[in-house]
Amino acid sequence: MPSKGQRAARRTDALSRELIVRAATEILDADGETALTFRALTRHLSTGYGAIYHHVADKSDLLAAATDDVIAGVIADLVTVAEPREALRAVALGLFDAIDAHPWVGAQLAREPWRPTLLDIYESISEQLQALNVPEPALFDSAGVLVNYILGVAGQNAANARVLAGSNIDRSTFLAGVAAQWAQLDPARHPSVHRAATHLRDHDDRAQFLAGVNLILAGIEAESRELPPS
Amino acid sequence: MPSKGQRAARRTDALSRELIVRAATEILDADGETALTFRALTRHLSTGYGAIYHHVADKSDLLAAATDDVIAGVIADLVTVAEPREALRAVALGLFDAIDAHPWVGAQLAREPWRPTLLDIYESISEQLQALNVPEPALFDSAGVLVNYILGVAGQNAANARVLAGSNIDRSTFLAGVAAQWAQLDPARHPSVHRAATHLRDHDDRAQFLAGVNLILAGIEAESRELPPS
DNA sequence: GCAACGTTTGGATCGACAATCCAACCGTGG
DNA sequence: CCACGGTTGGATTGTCGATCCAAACGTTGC
Repeated sequence: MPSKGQRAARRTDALSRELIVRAATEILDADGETALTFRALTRHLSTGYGAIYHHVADKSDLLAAATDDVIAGVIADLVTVAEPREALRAVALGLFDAIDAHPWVGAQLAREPWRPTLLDIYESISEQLQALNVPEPALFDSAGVLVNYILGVAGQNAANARVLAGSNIDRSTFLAGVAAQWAQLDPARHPSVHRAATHLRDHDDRAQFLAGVNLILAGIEAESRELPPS
Repeated sequence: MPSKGQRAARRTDALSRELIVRAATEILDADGETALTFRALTRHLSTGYGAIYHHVADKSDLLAAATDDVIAGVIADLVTVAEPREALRAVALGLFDAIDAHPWVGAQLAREPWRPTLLDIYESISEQLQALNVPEPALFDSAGVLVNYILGVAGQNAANARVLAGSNIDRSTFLAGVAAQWAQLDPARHPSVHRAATHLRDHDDRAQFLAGVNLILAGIEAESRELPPS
C-alpha cells in the first residue's frame, strides 16, 4: 500500500527517553494532566507515534518516569541537616514544594504511591525517626503516618490545581468563594465549618502543611516518651 | 432516515438517577474503576445512552454521586459516642472501612476531596476536637491533619486494590512479594526499608491506620497542653 | 564501494471511550 | 382522539491510547 504523499524528513537529532520525559513534563507543567496526550507529544517533538512508543512502554510508564524525575530532584536537593526534626521538616517541605510546582506529581503519587523513587523518601524519613530515638515498633507506624499525610496533601493540592486550571480565576478569589460558601452554611447544622470559613480565607497552604508535620512530630515524640527505646 | 431494524421494547419500570447510581456502584464494586463505562451501564440496565444522560450530567457527576452515597452511609451509621477520642476513632474507622469495602471511593476522594458530603465529616471531626478542648487556632490545623491523613490512606488503599485487581494474586502473597523485594535491597543504601520489610509481611492495614490516628491524637493533645484553651 | 541487516522513525489505522444528537415512544391533559 | 412534553434507545462523532507497517538511516561485513 503506497503512502499518501511525501514522507516528512527524518529528524537529525536523536530522540531519547529522557527527551520525551522532558517534553512530557513541559506539557504537564504548562497545561495540566489532561493536556498530556500522545498527539500533543508528537506535535511538541515533531515526530510520530512509533518513535515515542519505541522509547516508552505506554502512558503510565511515561507519567511514572516524569514523576520519578521530579522526586529524584527533591532527593538530590536535600541538604543534610543535623537535627532530626529539622531534617524531617526539610524532606516534607521539599516534597510539598515540588508538588506545589508540579501539581500533576501530586495526582500521580496519590494514584500510584509505591514507586521505587519514594523508597528513598521513606528511607530518609525512617532514618531521621531513628535518630529521634523512636523505638522500633513505633517507627513503622510513624513513618507511615508522615508519608500518608504527605500523600493526602499531595492529592488535595493536585485537585485544587485542577479546579484552578479549569476555571481561569485567581487563587485568592477562589478561596474567598469557597469561604463564602462555607459561611453561608446553616450555623446550626455546621457550626464548626461555618467558623472555619474565616480561617480558610487567609490561610497559607505551605504554613498549614508545616503545622501538620509539626503536629505529627509532637505525636511521635509523645508516644516515644510513653514507650522509651529498648 | 429509517432505523436499522426493530427498536427494542421500551422499558416498563421507571429509570431514575438513584437506580443508575446503584448500578454504577455494583459495577464499580464488582470489577473496579476501569470497568465503569457507559457501555457497561447500558448493558447492566438494558437501556441506551440517552436514557442515562437524561438523569446524569456526565461521568464525573455519576462517580461523585456514587461516592456521596457511600459517604452518606458512613455518616448515617455513626453511633454517637460520648468520649471525644473514641468518637474521632469511630469516624476515621468508619471512613476506612467504607473505603476498604469500596476502593474506588478512595480514589475518588483523593481525586476530588471537597465534596459537600465530606463537609459533614469535617464538621464531625471539628466538633469532637472542640470537645477535646483543642484551642481555636489549632483546631483548623488539627482537623486538616486528620482529614489529609485519612485521604492519604484512602488513595493508597485504592492503589493497592488496583494492583490486586489487575493481577489475580492473593493479598498476602502480594505483600510477601513486596516484602521480599524490600528485603533484597542493599542494606547499606536502604537500611531502614530493609528492616521494615519484616513488618510489612504481617501487618494489618486497619490496625496500622488506627495506630496512625492515635498518633495524631497524641500530637493534638500534646500541642493543646502547650497552648491551653483560652 | 555496496549490499544486507537491525534500529529508529513517521503516520495510517484500530478499537474503546465519553459525549451528542435525533427519532421513536408513551403517558397525560385537553 | 389528538397534541405535547417528558422519557428512552441507539446511531454517530470526535478524541484518545495503542498497534502496526513501511520508509529511512546507520552499521557491519565483504
